[in-house]
Amino acid sequence: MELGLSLGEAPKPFGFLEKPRDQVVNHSNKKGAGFCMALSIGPSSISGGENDQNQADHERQAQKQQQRGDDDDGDDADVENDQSASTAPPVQLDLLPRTPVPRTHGFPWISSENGSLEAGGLDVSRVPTVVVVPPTATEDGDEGATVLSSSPNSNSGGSSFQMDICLYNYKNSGGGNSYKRDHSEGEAERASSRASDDDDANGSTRKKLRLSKEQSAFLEESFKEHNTLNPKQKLALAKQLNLRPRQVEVWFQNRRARTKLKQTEVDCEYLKRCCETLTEENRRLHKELQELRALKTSNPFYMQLPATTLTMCPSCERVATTTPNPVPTTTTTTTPTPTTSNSNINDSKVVGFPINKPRFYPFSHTQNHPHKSSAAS
DNA sequence: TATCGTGGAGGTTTTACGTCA
DNA sequence: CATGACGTAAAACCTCCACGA
Repeated sequence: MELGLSLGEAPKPFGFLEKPRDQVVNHSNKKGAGFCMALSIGPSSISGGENDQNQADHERQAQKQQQRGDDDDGDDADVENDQSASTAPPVQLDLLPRTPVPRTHGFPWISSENGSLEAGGLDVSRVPTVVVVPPTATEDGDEGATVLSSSPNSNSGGSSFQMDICLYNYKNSGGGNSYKRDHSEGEAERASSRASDDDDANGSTRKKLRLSKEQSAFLEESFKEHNTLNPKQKLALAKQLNLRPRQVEVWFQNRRARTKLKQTEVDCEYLKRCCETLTEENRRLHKELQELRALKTSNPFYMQLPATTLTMCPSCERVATTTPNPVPTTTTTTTPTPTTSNSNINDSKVVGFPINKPRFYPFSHTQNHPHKSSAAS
């Protein structure tokens, strides 16, 4: 498992908005087996068009209308109407492979140089599986999902790349239109919306939409490109996935929260190891101090040594304890081989131990230095 | 400068789903 | 095998705040 952390990096702007939707292109720069998580924390350089605000306003207006239960306009409403149109018994048309291959899907906004149509690792023109799940497959109607997926060959007629259209019916809803987002501007509206859900004649309750694997993978790839969306990108994604823009927005919010949570966990682990290492270092220094004190009392001719200092080689950033003008001793001690006296604490970069670097090197800096030549310069 | 719209962050609630006894 | 309790992940929601017009 590899965890890649990118802090403060300005991601590339979305390119998919400028690309034709039928460009399912190679995603060859993201190959690699295993799980690789890319965390990008920092300001996003979102390229927003001039129409962003208009579309944002349009979207927000549509959302407000939707919140009022008025789905007669806007892209959202179109999507909603499309979903609500599935009043037929659940039918699943699955054109995707049985084994999930999320990372091998091609994505329209990720363009290769020649703009070819082959997806990385998975040629979308060769997705042969067609599975039709009869309505009886959904036993209790709970997971009455209608998964529609376009045949790759259907792209010929100017049809765009399409992800699976996953329309979830809800329990006892009798269709896909029972889902009503119950967030409204006012508490009264919220309450009334909830009441309208609860008091539904079918006794339906709001059910949470579970995104399909394909939709999640699609969003995940989008998130890797950009962890924030402008309204235009949001709308495009929503259309691609046949989701409401609000759903895309919420997904990105939650995804950012999860990313941050993971980062917090990583930071916590880092600090934990840091603490452990420093504790061990402290223990070792205490022990060393006790030994030196014992040596001093046992040997009256023992020359008093200055305090052991930590120095770091400027060239290789290795840290070593330095005891100037040492006196050879026969006692067994963890004190490293004495080094030369020319170490100047002011010239060394001390403190700030990288947690993954060995922090103590009992080597003689002049004799066994691995970077002797470069260190001399 | 005040106001408003917008979007993100942080936290919470709700729901779906897997596991296990 | 069926079932309920339980935990977890994720979708959805709410509130607050910063920022720009």
